[in-house]
Amino acid sequence: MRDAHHPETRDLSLVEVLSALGDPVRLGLVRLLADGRERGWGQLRAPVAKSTLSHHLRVLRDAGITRTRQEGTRCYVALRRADLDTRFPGMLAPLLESAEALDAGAGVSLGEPEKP
Amino acid sequence: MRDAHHPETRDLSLVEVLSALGDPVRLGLVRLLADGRERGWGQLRAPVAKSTLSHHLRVLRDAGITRTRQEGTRCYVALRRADLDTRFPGMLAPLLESAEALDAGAGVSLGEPEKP
DNA sequence: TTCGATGTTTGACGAACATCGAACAAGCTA
DNA sequence: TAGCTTGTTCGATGTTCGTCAAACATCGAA
Repeated sequence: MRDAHHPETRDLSLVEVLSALGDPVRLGLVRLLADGRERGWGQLRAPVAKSTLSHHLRVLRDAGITRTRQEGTRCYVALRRADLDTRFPGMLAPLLESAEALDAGAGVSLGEPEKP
Repeated sequence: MRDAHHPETRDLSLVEVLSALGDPVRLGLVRLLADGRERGWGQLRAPVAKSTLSHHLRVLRDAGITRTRQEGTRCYVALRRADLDTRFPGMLAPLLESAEALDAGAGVSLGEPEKP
């Protein structure tokens, strides 16, 4: 995360976004963020190794789907909902609703809020 | 196409659909079909070899995005819009609108309607 | 029946991807 | 300072993907 590259809203690519969402782990992560709240990485429970989770979060960030913020050694991630709605009007909400309704991206869940 | 397998509406997977759409050629093909009209394969112009186009159309069919019909030696393909709307309510329309607005999947276009 | 048109399948290839463990870097904290 | 926590990066590995050419299958027409 030293060079956390976040693409501009106007540069978001539809193909790239869809491709990034076309993975069960990543779609599950996005589902967790659908409520708009920022989450610490420590809360994210996924059935993959730490390095793999890091990779998926990077793919989401590179596609412009999430925004990552570092605070000390902790990292926090949030959905770029406004930017996505600007670039792809009306697309995100029904997509997230379907993901929720169909329980897509199972295996990803929310753990304990991390202690200081 | 001898065993043209079309998944049931209730079996459509969101991850699989998004993954299938996360390719420029396939998204371009879906764009061409967005008007709901059935198209003959001979009309589909894509910057890939014939076999590659066949492969992409198969991926779309397997994901349940399109329906393929054979008539003699000709094949026709159409978007399963009603089925997709049933399974993923409200998702398709804004997605196709964004694809159109951003000219996603460029390189795919419509050629001459084939002669008998 | 032979020919041509239309798709499909197969085999092959490199590129990209998902995954892991291990090593590394950065920043708190004791 | 030393140590702990947190996340990144680095190989390495096996898989999937996109692509093509070539061979094959199928159907209609001459």
